[in-house]
Amino acid sequence: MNEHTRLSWTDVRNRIRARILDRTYAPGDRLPRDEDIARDLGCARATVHRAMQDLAQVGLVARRRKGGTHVLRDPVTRTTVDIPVTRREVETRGETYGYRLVERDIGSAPCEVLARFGLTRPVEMLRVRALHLADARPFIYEDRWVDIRATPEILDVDLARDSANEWLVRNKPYSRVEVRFSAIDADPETAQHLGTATGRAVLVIERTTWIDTAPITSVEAFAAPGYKLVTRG
Amino acid sequence: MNEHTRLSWTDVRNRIRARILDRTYAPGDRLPRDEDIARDLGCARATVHRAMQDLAQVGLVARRRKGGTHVLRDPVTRTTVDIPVTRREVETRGETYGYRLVERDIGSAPCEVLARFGLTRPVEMLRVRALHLADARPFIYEDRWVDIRATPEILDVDLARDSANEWLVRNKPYSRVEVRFSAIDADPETAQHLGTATGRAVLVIERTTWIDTAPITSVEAFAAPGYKLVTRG
DNA sequence: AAGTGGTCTAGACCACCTT
DNA sequence: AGGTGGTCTAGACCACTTG
Repeated sequence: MNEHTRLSWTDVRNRIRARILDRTYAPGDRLPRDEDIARDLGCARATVHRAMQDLAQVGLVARRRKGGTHVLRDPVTRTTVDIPVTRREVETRGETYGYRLVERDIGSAPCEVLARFGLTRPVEMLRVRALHLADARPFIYEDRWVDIRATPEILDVDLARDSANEWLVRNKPYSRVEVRFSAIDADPETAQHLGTATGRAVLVIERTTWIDTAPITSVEAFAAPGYKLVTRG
Repeated sequence: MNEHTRLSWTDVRNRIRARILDRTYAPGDRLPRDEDIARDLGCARATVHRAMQDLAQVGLVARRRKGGTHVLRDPVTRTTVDIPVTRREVETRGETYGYRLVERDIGSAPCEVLARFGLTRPVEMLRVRALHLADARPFIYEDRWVDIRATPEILDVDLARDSANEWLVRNKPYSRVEVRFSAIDADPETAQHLGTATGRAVLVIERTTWIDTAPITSVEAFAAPGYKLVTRG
């Protein structure tokens, strides 16, 4: 290697990763201190820090103050998922987006929904069920609860025209989100909306969001059979 | 605010995020240059950079050189998923892990598998089907293909004792992974292994990994009914 | 108590991309 | 061609956590 070329943090990351892959640093091992690695490679400590940040993010190493940096014994497969606004997802596929409000009413959220928010006392919420279409075919059916205390404005939105999905995403950025993936056998109602048979496998994407600790909304999105969710490269 | 307290990058991030939430910076808007924000807040540009890095990571803003920083018009729900080694996942639940090899053989990978790897020519691979148990009940059934060219050592592993899942994770860290989630109706074989009925909804987690561009392995993990995958907080 | 990673600053230069 | 974010450096101090 050329002594005179400056190392970028990706160079440093690649070198360290290579040493992990070839077992120079084996699972469970403690890596040298950032400062020592920096001296060895001839770069600034901050550069090593940036590289390590990436390796930690990816789940290859864990870092603790005073404890040092360790190669994880049981690496996890860590990946990032982007869930776009449904309209955008449909349009990206080159299909025509459609939307239909199924039902809108206000009522006390069932305890299963309260549990998602971490609430213990009953709360009145807006419930919206709606169908998203791709080329006039059912694409995603959503069952959503909105906490009116934090988002009273949504009561004035014409949800027959604009989907709550879109309105919320545009008007209520969250600061925390929790997502769950599961598969269920379609109940008769869901099956009907999705234009499929009762009992068919449906992918469920459950999303709950907060601003700080204030609940905003919780949705179950039921995807039509054949739907796949792909992670970002 | 106290002029004398130093701002941390999380402080800066929170302030900028607050301005996005309250529409000071509305969707589509261009934010001031990092340098200007830094001057306004009285901190170093690097601190603003660190804050922006976080906001971009979360999918609230997009940054381009010369283009500046923009509030995204269609924010995406971006989240991180950790998929642990199955044994660990079971143990974390406080249950007893069990493992059973179902079948192991070598053959030409079907084009569906080749497609996942981005391969066009047929390749001989090791195919391993195995069952992971939690408290002696079926937990995850996996159907895996391993590219022997990059991982010939696996041919010497006693897969009746040690799961390929575990061996690979420990011995073949990858540098790239792609994950897909979907739901299928259990075919008779899968249903049998999972101890459920044919046609029941099953969550499928498909993972394909590479070292650089060399294919390592591709698995379909079929989760027993009731399984949920949760994102990291 | 002390070691290690985390952060902040100030300044410089670079690379990318829009105009 | 020039503006903006991205990165690197060197040094200092801080905060967490372990021995």
